[in-house]
Amino acid sequence: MVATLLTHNYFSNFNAPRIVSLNPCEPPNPNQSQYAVSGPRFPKLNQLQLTHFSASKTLTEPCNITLIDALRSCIDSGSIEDALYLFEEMNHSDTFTWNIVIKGLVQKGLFDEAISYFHRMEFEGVRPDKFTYPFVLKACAGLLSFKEGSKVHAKLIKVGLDLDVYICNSLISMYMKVGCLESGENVFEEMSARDLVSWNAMVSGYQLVGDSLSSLVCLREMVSVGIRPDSFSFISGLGACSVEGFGRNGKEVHCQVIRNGFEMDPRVETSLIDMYGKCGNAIYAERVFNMIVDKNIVTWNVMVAGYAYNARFYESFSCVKKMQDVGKLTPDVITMINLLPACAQTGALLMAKSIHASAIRKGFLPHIVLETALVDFYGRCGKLKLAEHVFTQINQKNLASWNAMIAAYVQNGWYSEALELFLDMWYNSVKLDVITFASILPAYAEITSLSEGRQIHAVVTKLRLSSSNVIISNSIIYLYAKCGDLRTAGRCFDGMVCKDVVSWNTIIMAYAIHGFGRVSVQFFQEMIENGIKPNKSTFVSLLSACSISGMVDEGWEYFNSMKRDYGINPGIEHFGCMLDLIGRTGNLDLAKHFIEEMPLVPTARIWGSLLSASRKANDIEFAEVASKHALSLEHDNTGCYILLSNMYAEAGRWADVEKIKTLVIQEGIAKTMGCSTVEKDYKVHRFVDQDGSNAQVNMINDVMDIITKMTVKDEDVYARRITKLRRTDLTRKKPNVPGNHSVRSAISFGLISTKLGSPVLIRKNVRICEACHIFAKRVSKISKREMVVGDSKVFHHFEDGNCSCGDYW
DNA sequence: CTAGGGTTAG
Repeated sequence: MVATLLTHNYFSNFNAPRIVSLNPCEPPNPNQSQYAVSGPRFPKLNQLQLTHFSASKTLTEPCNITLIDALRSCIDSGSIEDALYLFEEMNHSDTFTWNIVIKGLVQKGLFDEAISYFHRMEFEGVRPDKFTYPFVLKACAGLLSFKEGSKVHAKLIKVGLDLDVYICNSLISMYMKVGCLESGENVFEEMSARDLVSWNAMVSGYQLVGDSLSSLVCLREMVSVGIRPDSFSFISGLGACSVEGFGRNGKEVHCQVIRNGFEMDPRVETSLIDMYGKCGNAIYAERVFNMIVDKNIVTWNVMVAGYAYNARFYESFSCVKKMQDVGKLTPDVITMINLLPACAQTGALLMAKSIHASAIRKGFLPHIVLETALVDFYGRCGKLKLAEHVFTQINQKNLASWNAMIAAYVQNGWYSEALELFLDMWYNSVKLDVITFASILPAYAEITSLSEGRQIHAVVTKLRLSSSNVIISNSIIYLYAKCGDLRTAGRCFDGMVCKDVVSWNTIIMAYAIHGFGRVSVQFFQEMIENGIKPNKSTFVSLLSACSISGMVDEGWEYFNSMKRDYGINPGIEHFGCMLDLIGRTGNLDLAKHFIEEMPLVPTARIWGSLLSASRKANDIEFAEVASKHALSLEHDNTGCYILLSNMYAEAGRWADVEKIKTLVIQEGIAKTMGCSTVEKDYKVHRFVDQDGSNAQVNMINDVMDIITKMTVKDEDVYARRITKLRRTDLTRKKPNVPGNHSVRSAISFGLISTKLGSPVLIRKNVRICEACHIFAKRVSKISKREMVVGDSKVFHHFEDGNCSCGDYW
């Protein structure tokens, strides 16, 4: 009778559109379309279910049992909506029914909903039992919610279920997954009896949080207390070894695997391949891989990743081919994700595009990880528009996808786009992590705004990122150096507890670009004394320091020591530094000889270096040779044209100046407008040559007049220079009138707008000219203030009439 | 009748 009633009820709704709210505490919400049942979705009975129903009529079984079977069938077949619908229709006063539903929700990854049902269960007076809690804890772990998890823990203590082994194991696992090691350890410590699963939960927990060492110690300890590890233990243990530097441990675990007879377990085998791949041991990975008879898609994917990780990109590609031909398997999303880094490294744009296309055809998209991998790939290949395209199409962007897009912008020099995106995240309260900051900080260094640099430093400090992360600290040092604040850069360096080779390279370069080569050299020596091994970049910094500060002999000595003492072959960057160094001496023949003797193909930068040297030595013939080479490699090299043109102008060769002008127009190159900037009250004040747009222009002009009168003394170089240029001005109009140079307006503005005694910081987008340099020196003397002018290459520290560059730049 | 630990991805 009851059975008939229930069946009747149930079929009466057969065709009615029905909406089931997944959140039992709230009324059904018709807009919640994702899981709503919008039509006669239920019943969708399979044969098994039908048998149950017909059986219930004939056999006089209690009906709820049958319904529960139906409920379980729904969950097993993955249709949670149907299960929830059925659940609402049936009598759910017993714990068991609730357990089934909560289990189903957790299996589907609907953790919030699982917890809601748990609350509702309690609200309706149904007592959760020892079976309920493991599901609920799994949901808490899935949400990564320590808060929710510890609330459940508290309740467990209250109802006295906190001693059950299953529940304790669930608790350990939950705490480890939400990242609270201590709580997990406490539960483990206080257990009266630990079983295999308890130990496994610890081994996997430590592995999950990245504490490989503890994970392995745990694995060893469980053996020593007489618990035989199983495949679960080994999979976690191998996971712990899947990091660089743990290869030896990995091999030990491999031995243990064999001794315990798990080497034929497919998942253990997969973990072994993965471990060897990530430890940089592609040969062992391959060996394990080849022994496996029945390879599944995961096995193949892991091998594809292993090849890519070990820079064996083409084997990575052929592995995918074999997987299709030999393995008779179709690449899946993960295959694609694994393949994309190999495409980026080999510049295989076409292959990546066909992966992208295939993903679309197969309906793999949207897929957040694949999309992020695509953004990363397009970014690495300089296809910013494509990266943006993929990025904007991601509807549920997460931290990794934002980070990938920011990195793509920064790698390609699209700094303002990167900053805009970063601030977008910031203002939209998207959670940021270390990677976000590591990606964005170089952009802050490039926009060279000291006030903004300070702000981002404050943020980083507040989030305690700079104290814990070397990459971040190094970026901060570089940022301050690039923003002109060498003192703070030095302070940040001194404050670092764990300096790595990059930290030292950065501080050496920082002092180098500020013209304090002596200090750079001291840092280098200190670095060696501290037992830090220099690398290629160290020598770029060091040789730059020698060249910028004119330390010719030291430069040669360090250059020669690279190979001899440190086993580093000089690369093209090092030859470039040396060429700058030779250029300083004015020995152009030696410079040219040096290029010819170089074991590497000269780049545009190399010829550009010779060109600058020719300019300094005032040798037009050399300059012509150098620019010819430079322009053949980089026909849009603006600086090259300008330098040459200036040299012709100074020599009065106006026909040649015109020729270059025509060339420049032909190439469609815009001349960079010389402009200087000074920051004041978080605002950037720009000064362009012959500019009258600044609000305080009159005051600036007054200051400039006063200073000029004070600085210009008869027979000094400055005056001579002016007369020389005036003379050429008479012949042909030349925009390079020093009196209107933006640096001078900027200096005047800087003097009146900044705190007395503090350094005046000015930035210039092109190199400072000689007249301005002399002007700045004089001002520093009469005003008794330090002035820092950062031009496009170095920083000039003017103090008491002298410049840190030693008048050579 | 239900429970705990596990392989590939940015």
